[in-house]
Amino acid sequence: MKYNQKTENFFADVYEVTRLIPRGRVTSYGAIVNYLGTKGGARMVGWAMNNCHREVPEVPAHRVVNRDGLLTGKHHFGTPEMMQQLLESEGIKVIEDKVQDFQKLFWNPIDEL
DNA sequence: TTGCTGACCGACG
DNA sequence: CCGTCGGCCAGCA
Repeated sequence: MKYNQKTENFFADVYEVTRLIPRGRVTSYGAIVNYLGTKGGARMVGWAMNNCHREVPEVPAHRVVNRDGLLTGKHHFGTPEMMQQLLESEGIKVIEDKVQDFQKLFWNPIDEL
Protein backbone atom coordinates (compact mmCIF):
# COMPACT_ATOMS: atom_id res chain seq x y z
CA MET A 1 0.00 0.00 0.00
CA LYS A 2 1.42 3.40 -0.92
CA TYR A 3 0.13 6.73 0.27
CA ASN A 4 0.86 10.28 -0.75
CA GLN A 5 3.85 11.98 0.81
CA LYS A 6 1.40 14.11 2.73
CA THR A 7 -0.38 11.09 4.16
CA GLU A 8 2.83 9.25 4.94
CA ASN A 9 4.15 12.24 6.83
CA PHE A 10 0.89 12.55 8.70
CA PHE A 11 0.92 8.87 9.62
CA ALA A 12 4.54 9.07 10.73
CA ASP A 13 3.86 12.05 12.95
CA VAL A 14 0.79 10.45 14.51
CA TYR A 15 2.64 7.20 15.26
CA GLU A 16 5.66 9.06 16.55
CA VAL A 17 3.65 11.16 18.98
CA THR A 18 1.61 8.15 20.06
CA ARG A 19 4.73 6.14 20.87
CA LEU A 20 6.02 9.03 22.98
CA ILE A 21 3.10 8.79 25.37
CA PRO A 22 4.55 7.74 28.75
CA ARG A 23 3.32 4.52 30.35
CA GLY A 24 0.30 5.14 32.50
CA ARG A 25 -0.66 8.32 30.67
CA VAL A 26 -3.20 9.02 27.92
CA THR A 27 -3.91 11.65 25.27
CA SER A 28 -6.68 12.53 22.87
CA TYR A 29 -7.12 12.56 19.11
CA GLY A 30 -7.79 16.26 19.23
CA ALA A 31 -4.55 16.92 21.11
CA ILE A 32 -2.55 15.09 18.46
CA VAL A 33 -4.33 16.96 15.69
CA ASN A 34 -3.73 20.25 17.46
CA TYR A 35 -0.09 19.36 17.92
CA LEU A 36 0.27 18.54 14.22
CA GLY A 37 -1.44 21.84 13.40
CA THR A 38 -4.92 20.49 12.53
CA LYS A 39 -3.44 19.21 9.30
CA GLY A 40 -5.47 16.41 7.84
CA GLY A 41 -8.40 16.77 10.20
CA ALA A 42 -9.18 15.13 13.51
CA ARG A 43 -10.85 12.10 11.93
CA MET A 44 -7.64 11.23 10.13
CA VAL A 45 -5.99 10.43 13.45
CA GLY A 46 -8.53 7.71 14.10
CA TRP A 47 -8.14 6.56 10.55
CA ALA A 48 -4.39 6.34 11.04
CA MET A 49 -4.95 4.33 14.20
CA ASN A 50 -7.04 1.90 12.21
CA ASN A 51 -3.90 1.11 10.24
CA CYS A 52 -1.51 1.22 13.19
CA HIS A 53 -1.93 -2.48 13.95
CA ARG A 54 0.32 -3.31 11.01
CA GLU A 55 2.95 -0.78 12.05
CA VAL A 56 6.19 -1.64 13.83
CA PRO A 57 7.05 -1.24 16.58
CA GLU A 58 3.66 -1.56 18.16
CA VAL A 59 1.78 1.70 18.48
CA PRO A 60 0.15 2.11 21.92
CA ALA A 61 -3.21 3.09 20.44
CA HIS A 62 -4.90 2.16 23.69
CA ARG A 63 -3.39 5.32 25.20
CA VAL A 64 -5.31 7.43 22.72
CA VAL A 65 -8.92 8.22 23.59
CA ASN A 66 -11.37 10.92 22.60
CA ARG A 67 -11.53 14.29 24.32
CA ASP A 68 -13.91 12.96 26.99
CA GLY A 69 -11.61 10.11 27.94
CA LEU A 70 -13.94 7.55 26.41
CA LEU A 71 -12.52 4.39 24.83
CA THR A 72 -14.24 5.02 21.52
CA GLY A 73 -11.86 2.81 19.57
CA LYS A 74 -12.00 -0.28 21.72
CA HIS A 75 -13.94 -2.22 19.10
CA HIS A 76 -11.01 -1.91 16.74
CA PHE A 77 -8.77 -4.02 18.94
CA GLY A 78 -8.81 -7.80 18.95
CA THR A 79 -11.55 -7.79 21.54
CA PRO A 80 -13.54 -4.89 23.06
CA GLU A 81 -12.05 -5.65 26.47
CA MET A 82 -8.43 -5.56 25.36
CA MET A 83 -8.09 -1.78 25.34
CA GLN A 84 -9.40 -1.41 28.88
CA GLN A 85 -7.29 -4.34 30.00
CA LEU A 86 -4.13 -2.77 28.60
CA LEU A 87 -4.87 0.55 30.27
CA GLU A 88 -5.58 -1.08 33.63
CA SER A 89 -2.34 -3.03 33.35
CA GLU A 90 -0.58 0.33 33.25
CA GLY A 91 -2.36 1.55 36.35
CA ILE A 92 -5.10 3.52 34.61
CA LYS A 93 -8.56 3.04 36.08
CA VAL A 94 -11.29 2.54 33.51
CA ILE A 95 -14.97 2.47 34.42
CA GLU A 96 -17.74 2.10 31.86
CA ASP A 97 -15.34 2.77 28.96
CA LYS A 98 -14.25 5.99 30.65
CA VAL A 99 -10.74 6.83 31.86
CA GLN A 100 -10.80 7.92 35.49
CA ASP A 101 -8.79 11.02 36.44
CA PHE A 102 -8.53 11.66 32.74
CA GLN A 103 -7.62 15.31 33.22
CA LYS A 104 -4.89 14.23 35.61
CA LEU A 105 -3.45 11.50 33.37
CA PHE A 106 -3.84 13.54 30.22
CA TRP A 107 -0.57 13.93 28.34
CA ASN A 108 -0.55 16.96 26.05
CA PRO A 109 2.10 16.75 23.27
CA ILE A 110 2.00 20.51 22.83
CA ASP A 111 2.82 21.07 26.45
CA GLU A 112 5.38 18.26 26.65
CA LEU A 113 7.07 18.61 23.27
C1' DT B 1 -17.68 13.17 -9.94
C1' DT B 2 -21.11 12.34 -6.24
C1' DG B 3 -22.43 10.70 -1.88
C1' DC B 4 -21.78 8.22 2.36
C1' DT B 5 -18.90 6.78 6.19
C1' DG B 6 -15.48 7.25 9.88
C1' DA B 7 -11.35 5.23 16.66
C1' DC B 8 -13.22 13.52 16.09
C1' DC B 9 -14.44 18.31 17.69
C1' DG B 10 -17.04 22.41 18.46
C1' DA B 11 -21.11 25.14 18.07
C1' DC B 12 -26.36 25.53 18.23
C1' DG B 13 -31.08 24.92 19.68
C1' DC C 1 -28.86 16.27 28.17
C1' DC C 2 -29.65 15.08 23.39
C1' DG C 3 -29.81 15.47 18.48
C1' DT C 4 -28.07 17.87 14.48
C1' DC C 5 -24.87 20.31 11.45
C1' DG C 6 -20.56 21.86 9.54
C1' DG C 7 -15.67 21.26 8.93
C1' DC C 8 -11.65 18.49 8.34
C1' DC C 9 -9.70 14.58 4.69
C1' DA C 10 -9.21 9.71 2.83
C1' DG C 11 -11.45 5.50 1.01
C1' DC C 12 -14.90 3.14 -1.43
C1' DA C 13 -19.14 1.99 -4.37
